[in-house]
Amino acid sequence: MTKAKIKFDIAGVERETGIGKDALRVWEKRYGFPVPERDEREERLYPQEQVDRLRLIKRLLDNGMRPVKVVGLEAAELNALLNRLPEDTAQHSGDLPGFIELIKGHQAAALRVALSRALLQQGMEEFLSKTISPLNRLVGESWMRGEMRVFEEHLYSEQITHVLRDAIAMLRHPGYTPKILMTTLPGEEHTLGLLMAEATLSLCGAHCVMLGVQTPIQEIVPAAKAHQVDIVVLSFSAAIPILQVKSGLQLARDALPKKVALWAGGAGVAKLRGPVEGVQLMGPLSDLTRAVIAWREASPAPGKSIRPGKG
Amino acid sequence: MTKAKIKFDIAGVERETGIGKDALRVWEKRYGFPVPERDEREERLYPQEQVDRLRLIKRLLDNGMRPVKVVGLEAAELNALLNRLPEDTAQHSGDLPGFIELIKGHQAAALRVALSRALLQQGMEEFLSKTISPLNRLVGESWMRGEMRVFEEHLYSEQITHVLRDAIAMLRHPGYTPKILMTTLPGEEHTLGLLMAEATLSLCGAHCVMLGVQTPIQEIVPAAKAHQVDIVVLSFSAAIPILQVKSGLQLARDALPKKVALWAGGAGVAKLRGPVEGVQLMGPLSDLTRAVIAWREASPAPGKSIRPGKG
DNA sequence: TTACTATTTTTGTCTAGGACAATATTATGA
DNA sequence: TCATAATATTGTCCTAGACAAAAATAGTAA
Repeated sequence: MTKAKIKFDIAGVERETGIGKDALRVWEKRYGFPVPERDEREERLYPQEQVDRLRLIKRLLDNGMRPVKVVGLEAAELNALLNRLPEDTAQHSGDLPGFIELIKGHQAAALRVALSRALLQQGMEEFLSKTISPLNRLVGESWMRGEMRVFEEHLYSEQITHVLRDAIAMLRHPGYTPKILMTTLPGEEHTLGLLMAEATLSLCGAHCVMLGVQTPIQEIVPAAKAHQVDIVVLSFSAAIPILQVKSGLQLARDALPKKVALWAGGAGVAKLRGPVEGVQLMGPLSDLTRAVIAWREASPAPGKSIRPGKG
Repeated sequence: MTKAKIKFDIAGVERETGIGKDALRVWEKRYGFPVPERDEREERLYPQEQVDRLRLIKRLLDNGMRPVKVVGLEAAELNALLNRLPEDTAQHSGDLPGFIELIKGHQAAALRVALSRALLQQGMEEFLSKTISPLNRLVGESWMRGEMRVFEEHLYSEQITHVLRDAIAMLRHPGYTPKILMTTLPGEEHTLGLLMAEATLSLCGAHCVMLGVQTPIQEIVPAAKAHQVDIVVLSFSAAIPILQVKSGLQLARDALPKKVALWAGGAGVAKLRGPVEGVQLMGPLSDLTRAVIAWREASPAPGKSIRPGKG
């Protein structure tokens, strides 16, 4: 019925796709795409179809493809690439297709119940590594192949968030060590990775202080001080430019006192080449567990510091 | 100890403050602030102190002040303005200072318990209108006066989120009417307003499908279709430019079929002057309750539509 | 072949200065 | 006092060029 053709201005496209204005303009010149229409003021006006294609391109780029290979391509050529994506080789529990079906059937409540059941059946650690992680990948890949829509992904994220939050709430207990501040830097708005990290850390008895996403760097310092945390954990998704990850970590490291450890994890960190000085980079979630154990061993005692001659 | 002077590039400042690059450059020329240092490549390098001041200015602007009156001002002059902010005249339950104290004492767990208790004492409706809403305002004002830090606000948001989510989970039941899709548009990342709306709507027996924040406009349409919702609710915070609210609503309205109602709420909507065609604008949360009642009255029957001659 | 280094290409973001419509403010008249 | 017209403010858009960081490629040695 109402099928007005939606057009986006360049700021709208930036918001919808996550691709910066500068990049959009320079792509237009370099690759000949996207070439938007212009309004009477000669300003760019992107039709729906170009925005859709851009969203697709963004995902491919986040997955390691290079612009020169994908930005110029037609939709047909893109599809050829999409099926040549890295196969899912990780081990996982057998019921993933069942979850996918629930997602695509838009059964929010049923999905949540199924996830909770899986959690209780497998236990948190296995649930995260053999259900959630592979499921995340599967959902992402489905999206790429055009088999799943963004809103379905959103609904799925919501349900996982619920299940994890509930579980974490049961694990939470003040006084555990180490005490860990959890957040993301401005620009990183993905909660899921952070939440999975919190679940893992809470499970091995750490005391997590969750600040949510996008805490300004300058706020992390007083937060760490106020909560007297031993460690600050930052999460980075694949959608964030590597350069931003690097500079963000360096800034945070410089701002924080030396005695507070800085750990970084998530898909965005995996893309980093070299190490970052003073920052512990985490790969899979199991790295966190190991790091906590290592921290406990290195840590002198249950107390805060070594008081010579005491007792 | 580690007190390296942190410097931000212009993109970093945009992320940290929410002020666009273009605005930063043009302010520099027009108001003489912020005038950042330059690196060897002549690129802007903003010192910590300027970023702090910018964050302050951003809040003032979100509260209705105009750039010409605040951007040029010194920190001392700013403080004079800050205390002249609109007084909190709304009625509220008496225990707000208690909550504030918990927030500033960084007692996350205790705060959550106190909030839960208030919820059960007052009931959801009163809890939202007489505790949460005024508390939000109070927290915002405290921040303005420099009495509260961003990370404290973050921690507070996390706790409210928990309490509300838990409560909503208890209210959720499939099959209720109307069925409502809840989300925000890209660019709006504040969850709290959306969550408060969901709580209100769930309370009056609506069936809410929560998609989380930042759903692309083009995804809202298939989502509404897949979930067969009667209404789409969008939430806008005060931090979003009015122009963005307007164009976003118009785009969404054009994209959605006519039979799906579009409701918009939040502080960002309150700043709108005129109406937006085909969109129902909500002021306080109580508007939502009234709107649901009105919808039920206008709605022909528990069924989906009028089928003439059926039965 | 593999492994390391040097060169070239790719790519996003920065710079400057100008333009303009949408909004807010002030002036003017009924 | 209220509505309308004139003026000022303000964010975002435009073009076009420059450059460093990252990736790809070529070159060289083991």
